[in-house]
Amino acid sequence: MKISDVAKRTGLDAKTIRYYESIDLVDSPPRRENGYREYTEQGIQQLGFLRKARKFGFSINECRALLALWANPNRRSAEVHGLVTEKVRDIDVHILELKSMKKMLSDLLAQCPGDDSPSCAIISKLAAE
Amino acid sequence: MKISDVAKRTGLDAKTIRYYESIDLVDSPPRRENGYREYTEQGIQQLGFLRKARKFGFSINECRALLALWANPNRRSAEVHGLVTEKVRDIDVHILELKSMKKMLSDLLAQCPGDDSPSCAIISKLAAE
DNA sequence: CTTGACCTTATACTTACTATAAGGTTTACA
DNA sequence: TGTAAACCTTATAGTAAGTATAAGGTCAAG
Repeated sequence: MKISDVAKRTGLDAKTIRYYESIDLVDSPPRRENGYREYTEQGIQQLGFLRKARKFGFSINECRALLALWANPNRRSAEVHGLVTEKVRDIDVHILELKSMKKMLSDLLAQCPGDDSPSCAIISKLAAE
Repeated sequence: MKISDVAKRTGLDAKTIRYYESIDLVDSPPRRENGYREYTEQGIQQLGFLRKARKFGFSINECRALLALWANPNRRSAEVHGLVTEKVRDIDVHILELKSMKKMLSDLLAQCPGDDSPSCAIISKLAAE
């Protein structure tokens, strides 16, 4: 299977697939005589796994760990559990930060007339000592 | 005032201040005879403004626009209002994405034993077709 | 037989810094 | 007076996770 077909099937961009190969996140697939990459089911599965893991918010390095755990039949599910628990905590922190930013901005919005006048609580707040 | 003092006063790192100057986000301050940057109140105010705008989540380019609006006595507060409204929308989208990720991960966590066994709903989900 | 859609590589760009190297200056202290 | 720490300077490279571009080779259709 050629790279563009793999791209279609996995939902990844062909460039992204080459990029993952370049950083050794996935194995290099064999090549045809003309140099084109020829993917096996194995490689396609890996890329599909990556697609999903990335969508779940895991970083490339976390994906590396997850791929290794996936490949290891002696893995302890506790390890996966730990990794994911930490990721959920990260997400929580991130959400709280965003909520705080949103609240501050919304409060300021309510005080800014939003008309043709130059006076604006937002600018004032940013300029405040 | 020297750069490290400005850093202390604004809460920005000295390197960040030099970086902001290198991308023309702020005016280059005058120099002493020895080549050291000598900041005026003007420059310090700008940097303080940037610090706050960045903490509110504005990108460097949005900060550029905000700085211009701040400097413009004929600004229309509607412009600031629009910029901030859009930012709040961005934040909302981001929060929703994170919440969705969190929910999916939490659901999977509940199904993963988290013990010494290799079977794990998380890995299975990622590997699923 | 040529046009367009693929494929290849290498390189640069993106965001917003952060780190490093290699050197010059100033300040504190013995 | 010497020297060592703590500044300051610049230029360059690295980070995350791709995306874009250039320059070229290959393949299928009309």
